Amino acid sequence: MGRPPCCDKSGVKKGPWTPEEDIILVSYIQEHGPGNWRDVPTNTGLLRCSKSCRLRWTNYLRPGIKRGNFTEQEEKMIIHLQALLGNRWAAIASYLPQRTDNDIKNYWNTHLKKKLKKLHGSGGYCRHGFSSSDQISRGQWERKLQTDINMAKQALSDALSPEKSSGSSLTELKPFGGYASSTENIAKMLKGWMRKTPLKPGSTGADDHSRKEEEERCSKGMSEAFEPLFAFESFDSSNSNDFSQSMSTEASLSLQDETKPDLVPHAGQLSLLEKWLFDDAANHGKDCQLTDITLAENPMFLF
DNA sequence: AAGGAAATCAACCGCTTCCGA
DNA sequence: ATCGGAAGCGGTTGATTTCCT
Repeated sequence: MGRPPCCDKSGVKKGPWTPEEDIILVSYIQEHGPGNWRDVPTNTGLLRCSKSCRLRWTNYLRPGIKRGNFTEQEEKMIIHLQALLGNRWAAIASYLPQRTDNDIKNYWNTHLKKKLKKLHGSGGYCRHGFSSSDQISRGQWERKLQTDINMAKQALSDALSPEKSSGSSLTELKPFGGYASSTENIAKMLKGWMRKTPLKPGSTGADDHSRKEEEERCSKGMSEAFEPLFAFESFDSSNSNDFSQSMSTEASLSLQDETKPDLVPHAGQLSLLEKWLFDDAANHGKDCQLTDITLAENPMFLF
């Protein structure tokens, strides 16, 4: 006996969202905030299942999302994080707050996979960035990963304690992930819709120009806010620690999207991960293929 | 210009995880 | 401790667009 569907299939609309549906969804979220997805279809009258609403919001309508044209730095970051975390797209996306997990996943599957293949020839890359010979140690690696994540979570909650966070730059950086500050963006978006001419079917409906402007604004803001984050030039083996450092706690905290759960490693956790990876490499010497992967299989280190 | 192939990406599906009762 | 429902996630699909012949 299978699990019942998340929603009643009959009377539920599927396929591309119309601009009108987008407006309804955005208006509702503007008023109530994201969450309680199961109530969204009932309260809005949208003939969509809750999942579809959530997906539409997180992958497309959520403010601060940058679309198309991944920068070289983003590309490198994705490759690096994919090597570290595997296909944990949500985790990877948490380090690239302007990008959705879906976007990153698509970009990986359509662009980066091919790029890596080209660079490596037929062999080399395999799922999760582990060569087949690493499979034995992977369980061990994951256990350690979990421990590190827990440690970093503890560190994060410490860092988030009121006395420590008050007056920090966190509040200044929050807008990119925070919902509350997103209302302005939504308002602008809606404004765009008001004066829009009908778009091609399946488009989100936001006025292209105003959205572009908005994206550029967001992008500019993001690049300014996260300049330290993207300050690294390359991820060769000698400066991967710089990467960890560049993901300062503050920056990493700001990267946390409020709409995303705190399930994934943060920068601090990444630091721990990387530290462990390199420590482990040092401890095991030739036995640790992780370093080999990082240095030889991960083409980013060849950039 | 037309038709087919390839690429892209939004959206769906189904499994897993989380959380409250 | 367990159960059930909701949310989250990754894999996959399919419609659309772009490129090539």
